[in-house]
Amino acid sequence: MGDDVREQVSMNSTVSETVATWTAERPDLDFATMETMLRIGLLTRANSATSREPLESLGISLSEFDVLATLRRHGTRAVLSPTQIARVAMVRPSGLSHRLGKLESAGLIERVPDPDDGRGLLVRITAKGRRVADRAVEIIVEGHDALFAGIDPRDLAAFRRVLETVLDNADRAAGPDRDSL
Amino acid sequence: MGDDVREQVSMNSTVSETVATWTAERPDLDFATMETMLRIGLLTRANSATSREPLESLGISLSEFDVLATLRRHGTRAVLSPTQIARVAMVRPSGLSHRLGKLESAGLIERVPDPDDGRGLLVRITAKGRRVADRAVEIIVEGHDALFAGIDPRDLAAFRRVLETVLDNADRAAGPDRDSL
DNA sequence: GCAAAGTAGTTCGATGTCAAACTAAATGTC
DNA sequence: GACATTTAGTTTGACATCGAACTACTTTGC
Repeated sequence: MGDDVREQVSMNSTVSETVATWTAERPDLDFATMETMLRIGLLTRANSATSREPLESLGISLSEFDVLATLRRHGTRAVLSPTQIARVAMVRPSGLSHRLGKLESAGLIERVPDPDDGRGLLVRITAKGRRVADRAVEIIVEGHDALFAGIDPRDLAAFRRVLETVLDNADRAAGPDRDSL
Repeated sequence: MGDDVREQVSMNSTVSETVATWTAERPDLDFATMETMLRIGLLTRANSATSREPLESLGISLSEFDVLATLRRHGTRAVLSPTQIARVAMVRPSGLSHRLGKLESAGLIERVPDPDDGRGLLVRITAKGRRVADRAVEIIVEGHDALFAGIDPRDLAAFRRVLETVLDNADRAAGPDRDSL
């Protein structure tokens, strides 16, 4: 996905304008929540955009970082199966194969056969991959903290409460159903 | 096998586990903000997921709705250029052409030459497109409201304050560099 | 006027994702 | 033990998006 931050300034006011014009045309509906959701979408976009460039200078994309980070987080000697990685990284197995291929040819991971299961593989991060992941996570954390600089702690606590509730609502809506990604 | 396995681990707990493992491996970093950003990403995903299916039963995708909605919001007789639409829908012109093509062959919009500018086009929503957009926006608003059900109004106000500040921060980080208009 | 530069929109090539088909191996049933 | 079913992972095909190249037209500058 392309997350280009160059149009951010206009994007923010675009949300206000979107809600204003909707309200004018459909006064029977309440667009307050839409406005909030649109802004959340912008935030997700902005977040991707702020990390994308520094990560690319490390030679990885954001989605490759997801995979590399999953491995890095599980310790030096950890090996994970592609299936485990796919679940945590919230990507389909078919999408994961591609990412693993790129990370492997970049020398950041290795795929070795699982000695206990002839169909399976074990994915291990290399020393180089570990260095990249360690630098990358610093960049990511830095970017997050920059976004949330200057927030009132009380508001931030409320923000997190709302987020919990909303995600609970989402789980309940999609819960008994399929895995709706 | 009456046990219908729902071993689908909630994505929300995946976030908690991600932060926990990161903290164990990199105690020098603070992952509280990452946790919040990861949850925001989940919310964006969940929001898309809740609207996708009902919209597809109307015959449009979410991104096609963005375009159709932009036209619908601007009134019955409004005509917009692809460039204007692209800016509001936050998509590149190249991506827009494809969406317009699909919407046009579905009979939801029309493209006519701009009488005042030989290079330009004017895009107009059809009566059918208008009906689809009106139904679609109800679905969207419904989905948003379901997600935000049961939120404390005071927390919600704080949530929106945080969102404003964070988007301001993102704009500032993106700098004066923008190509809008 | 007219050439140069800019703008509107599409097409093309590359990338990344998902769903479905496929290969291979493990497990369950008889 | 043999065969059907399930599971692991990859490959393939469809699709959406972007950036860059392209066509057509307009505007600018002289």
